[in-house]
Formats: sequence, structure tokens, C-alpha cells
Amino acid sequence: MQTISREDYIKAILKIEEESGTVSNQALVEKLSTRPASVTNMLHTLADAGWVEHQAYKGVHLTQTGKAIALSTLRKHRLWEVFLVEKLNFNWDEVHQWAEDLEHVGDEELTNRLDAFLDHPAFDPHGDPIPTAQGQWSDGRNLLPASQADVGDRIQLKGVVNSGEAFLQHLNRLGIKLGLTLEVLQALEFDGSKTLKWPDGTEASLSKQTLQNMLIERVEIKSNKR
Amino acid sequence: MQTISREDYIKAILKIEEESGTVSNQALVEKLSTRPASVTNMLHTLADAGWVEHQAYKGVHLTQTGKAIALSTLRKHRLWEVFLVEKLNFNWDEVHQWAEDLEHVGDEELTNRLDAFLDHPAFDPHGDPIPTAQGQWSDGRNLLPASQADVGDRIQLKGVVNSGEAFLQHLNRLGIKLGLTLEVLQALEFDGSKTLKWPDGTEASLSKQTLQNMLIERVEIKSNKR
DNA sequence: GTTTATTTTTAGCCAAGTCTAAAAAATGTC
DNA sequence: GACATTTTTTAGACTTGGCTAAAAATAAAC
Repeated sequence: MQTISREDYIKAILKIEEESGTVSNQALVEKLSTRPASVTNMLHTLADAGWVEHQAYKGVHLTQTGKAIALSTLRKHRLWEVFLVEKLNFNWDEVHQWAEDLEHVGDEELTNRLDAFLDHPAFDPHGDPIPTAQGQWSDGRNLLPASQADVGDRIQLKGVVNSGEAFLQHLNRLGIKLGLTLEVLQALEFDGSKTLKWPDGTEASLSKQTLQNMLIERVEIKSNKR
Repeated sequence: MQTISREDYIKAILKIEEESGTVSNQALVEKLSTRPASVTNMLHTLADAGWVEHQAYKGVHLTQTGKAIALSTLRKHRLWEVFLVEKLNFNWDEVHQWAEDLEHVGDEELTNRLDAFLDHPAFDPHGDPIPTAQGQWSDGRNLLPASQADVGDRIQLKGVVNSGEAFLQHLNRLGIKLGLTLEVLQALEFDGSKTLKWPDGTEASLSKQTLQNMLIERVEIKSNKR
């Protein structure tokens, strides 16, 4: 039976599995801000439910069932985030906590109606892809961290690695949001920082840390190409 | 601290207090489909929290704090119901259960934004008034049960006493929804049933039971008045 | 005004999920 | 390969809120 806590664990396992392949208890302790004993405990529960396979000391991975539940929960989370930003005019740094609650409400039907109401968005307000009703969420895009952009590139922000409040508010203060196109003016070797130029002409330097958390696409310069 | 269960109790107490003035444990057992011991138990918890005043064997009533929490929860419930019907196109008989979950999500800020997004609705899909952000929910209207309408009256459905699924679906099948105007053609003394006429000319007879659960306003007959 | 029926409370158990503390297993180091 | 460190598990306590069964209080009936 699905409970809030179980869905949270399953979703965390999915994310860690995506990020780093293998899912240790330790990783879950960090992701969920909980205690090792709680993790062991819940993994037994989830294994009994048939949502994960768990071998003591060897890590967990999701079963088909588990993955379906995880994707469904993630889909709900991201759709509600779109709702909060697009319809209720919240900022992208304000929506995560509410979505964390909303993701546990509603069934497939409600979710599909929400999806239709929002016009079937492909990405959430942080640029993360929204799984489809069929559980597809292959991104397709090949984003790279802004830290890998070269001088002269025009880069467009398409996502963020870290959607923590603090980081998003940092971007807010810099006037950076999804879809913004910037030009790389300068790159400093020694600290990995880069100087970027905004469409309005202002310039600023971003730290390596910040750049690594910005997922971008290179933009073709159409006007004066060749 | 607010939990789902506590909010459910507080809301139930508010409703019973409105309906019948005094709130017995028994009434809570019925309204919440639970057991007497559970009620006694939770009433202690709520009294400790300062949300109700409870004297053993004498009943409960809400404190100021409790009433504020109840109205806030009710407001959230009804706003989400409007959302589900107006925006996600659910029928009025399908929304209660989801709203029951959604009412426990979000704070004042989110609720006010939802309210604004929905254009500050005054009534939910069942015709029940939505408390304002300031906790006002004096209905203003003076609805009467359709059972009290007289032959010759033109009556408009403004609300329902019972918003259970079964009753609402019964109205659906009869083609009756909020705002519909009907004419009372005939009233049978012995069983309290009445024959009504729809705007499209069809006629049907409704039982006393059904009529008692329909809240109506008499409509002035403008065209051929006097 | 006893007796009977109903309502409420108490006492104690249960389930989910969290936690601490300690034991056990796995891993890293020399 | 033995010792130290880290990770995971076990054991057992705790909290919230539900339950049953029995006792106590109140209300109803004769």
C-alpha cells in the first residue's frame, strides 16, 4: 500500500539510481535526511511490498513496480510544480516543498487531467523532464554544465543540477532564469570562473560552482553565421 | 501541531456545531466513521493543543484557535473543489475525496493565490459558501429545502444538504445541477413528493427525501408578473 | 426511583515509522 | 593479513492514532 513515506523513499531511490547507478543506504540517509536504522527498516518494508530488491550490505534497486511508482510520483511532483509556477505565480525557488506534499495526492486520472490543463508540459520549472503517463522520461536533450562552455559561446539555460532554494535564489539575484541566453566573454583558468554577458549588455562573473550547476545548450548564432 | 487527523476532527466539530449546536462524541463517531475510544482520545489531544474545550461527558466546542483552523481547512477544501470542477473538469460528485487530501496541503499564501486564480469564488461546486481569508463565511442567502416549495413556484437549485456521491449522482441522472430552475407542477400530500417541470418541458416526480436535500431559492417570475 | 439502555471513558494492545545505541559486516590502510 | 574506519543491521524504545473490551457515567423507561 502506498504511503507518503514509502513514495518518498521510492522516489529518492530512483533519483540516486539515475545519478550514480548504485544506491547505498548512506545515500538515502543523506537524500532523505534520516537515520541509517530508518533506512534499513524501510527497505525491508519496500522489499516486502515488491517495490525494490534489497540484499543486505549490497544496496537496493527498484523493481518494475517500484520504478512505475517512482515515475508516477515524480510526474505528479513536477506537474504540480508547473501548476504552482504557471498558474499560481510562485517563483521556481518556492515550489518544491508544496509539490512535495501535492505529489502524494490524486490518482492517474487526476494527474492526467492536470497534465492536460497545463498543456502537457515537457519540463518542470527547473528544466527537469516530466515523465509521461506511460512512464517515459528520456530527456532527449543533451545538456551540458555551463562550466564546459567556451569563450565566444552563446549559451541558453535549460536546467539546473541543484534545485535547492539557496541556489535558485542566487540565480534570481543574478537575473538568471530558464531560457535566458548569455554570452561567454572570458574564462579564468585558475578558478574556473567565467565572465558572462546578459542580453541587456550587463556583465558579471560566475563561480565554477555556480556554472557547474547550470545546464545549458549552445545556441547557434544565426544572424551573422558564416 | 497540525496533522491531517487533527484537521479532520476540527473540521468535523465545526460542521456538527453549525448543524446541531452541540457536539457529542457520538456525532463525531458517525461523521468520521471511527470508534468512540478514538474520539475521546483525540479530543484530549485537541484540548491539550488548545483547539477545543472539552468536559468529559459534556461535549466539545471549538476555541477561537480551533475555529480559525477549521475555517481555514474548510476554505482550502472548498477552493480545491472549485479548482477540480472548474479547471480539471471533474463532476461535482467526484471531487470530495481528492479535496479531502488537498485541504491538508499549502499555507495561507498558497490558498490565497489559489483563491485569486479561481477568481475569488463565493461558493463551492455544491453551493456551500467558501470562508474568506478573514474567516468570514456568513452565507447571507436564505435557502430553503425544495420540500417546502409550493405548487406554482419557480425554484432554482442553489445548494445541496447532502453532498454524498450517491445523492449527487442521483441528481445527475435527473439532469439537475446547481443553477437549474424548475417549476413545481404538483405536490402530493401523502408522500411529500412533487412533480417538477424542467426548462426543456420534461416533467418528473421527486421524492420527499430528494427534495429535502435540495436547497433552493424561489425565483420571481419576471415576464408575466402581476 | 430502580432498572435498562446508551454514551463516554479508561485500560491496554497494535501498526507504521522514527529514533538511539550497540553489534556485525564490509572496506581501507599499513 | 591485522587493525581501524565506515557502513549497515539489529535490538529495543518512542510517538501518533487507530482499535477492542470492559468499566463508569448519563439518560431513558417503567
